[in-house]
Amino acid sequence: MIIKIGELAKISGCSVQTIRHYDKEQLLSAKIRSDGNFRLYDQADIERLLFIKHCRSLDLSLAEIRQLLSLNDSPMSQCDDVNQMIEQHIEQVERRIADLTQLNKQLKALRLSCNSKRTVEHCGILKQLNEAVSQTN
Amino acid sequence: MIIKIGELAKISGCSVQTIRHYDKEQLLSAKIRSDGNFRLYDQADIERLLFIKHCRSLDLSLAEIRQLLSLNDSPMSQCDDVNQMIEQHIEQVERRIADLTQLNKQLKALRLSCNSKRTVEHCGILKQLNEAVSQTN
DNA sequence: ATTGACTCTATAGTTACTATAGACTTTAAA
DNA sequence: TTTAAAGTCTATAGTAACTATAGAGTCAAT
Ligand SMILES: [Zn+2]
Ligand SMILES: [Zn+2]
Ligand SMILES: [Zn+2]
Ligand SMILES: [Zn+2]
Repeated sequence: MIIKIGELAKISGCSVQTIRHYDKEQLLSAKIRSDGNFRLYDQADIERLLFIKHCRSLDLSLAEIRQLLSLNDSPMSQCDDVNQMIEQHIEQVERRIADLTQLNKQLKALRLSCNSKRTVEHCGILKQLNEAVSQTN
Repeated sequence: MIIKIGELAKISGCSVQTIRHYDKEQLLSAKIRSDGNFRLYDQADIERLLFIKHCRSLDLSLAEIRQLLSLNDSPMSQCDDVNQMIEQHIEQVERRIADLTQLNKQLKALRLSCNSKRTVEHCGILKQLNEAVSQTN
């Protein structure tokens, strides 16, 4: 079964442009083209794209996915590289969660300092933002 | 007290390029220039930049900050706009935290499926990633 | 043969910077 | 006063992972 890019897009849920982008980025290259230069894909390509999509849903970067794909393609390499990447990625995600949680606290405190019916002249939010400035300064 | 961009950078902790960038983006324009066209700043500019920096630390976008600054400059406008912006921002942050928390769970499960001393041929991580694909398909 | 849907490449835009290059200005020492 | 170092200027390109065009060519059905 051989399909063109539009159908691959439908099957995979990726956009046509995204698939072309992965081609340019060497993640999923169409090995064959039609006479008129249309990209042609087979079952293996579908699976590879779904693999990529799943990895993206885990927020892995294209560079990381490229590495996973190449490890996947050479079965005798060791697990360590895969492991290390996933671990670093986990750390990064956890750091980001911690940052955002902190941020969320500050934003909520800020939100509480305003009760909507004033002019901004007396707005607690802007007052707080301005005060933070004069403290730093 | 009038200073040039390099000193403003030192005082504020922003880079020189960042300050130039804020100039281009109309967040902090140097109202006067030296004879040789160097940007010149005063105390009010320092405070404005610190305000911007504080807002950025809350992850507000430059567009949002531009809006805050303009509200700040017209004291008779109402608080509602400020409030709504902050609330939307909070929602967005909370959504992102929820996403990342979910992600973190998946990544940890993935990590547990490998014990490092195998070749990737038998790697649980890659196996799982590949299985996820054939399920979707 | 013609039409409409599809695909092609190349290019620009998104966000908030960062990093150059090449030219000009300022400041301080010689 | 000349000169050299340090600072600054604009303009441009790069970052990540797409998204959205434009303009041209291809394919499938009538
Ligand atoms: Zn990562
Ligand atoms: Zn208010
Ligand atoms: Zn926001
Ligand atoms: Zn493994």
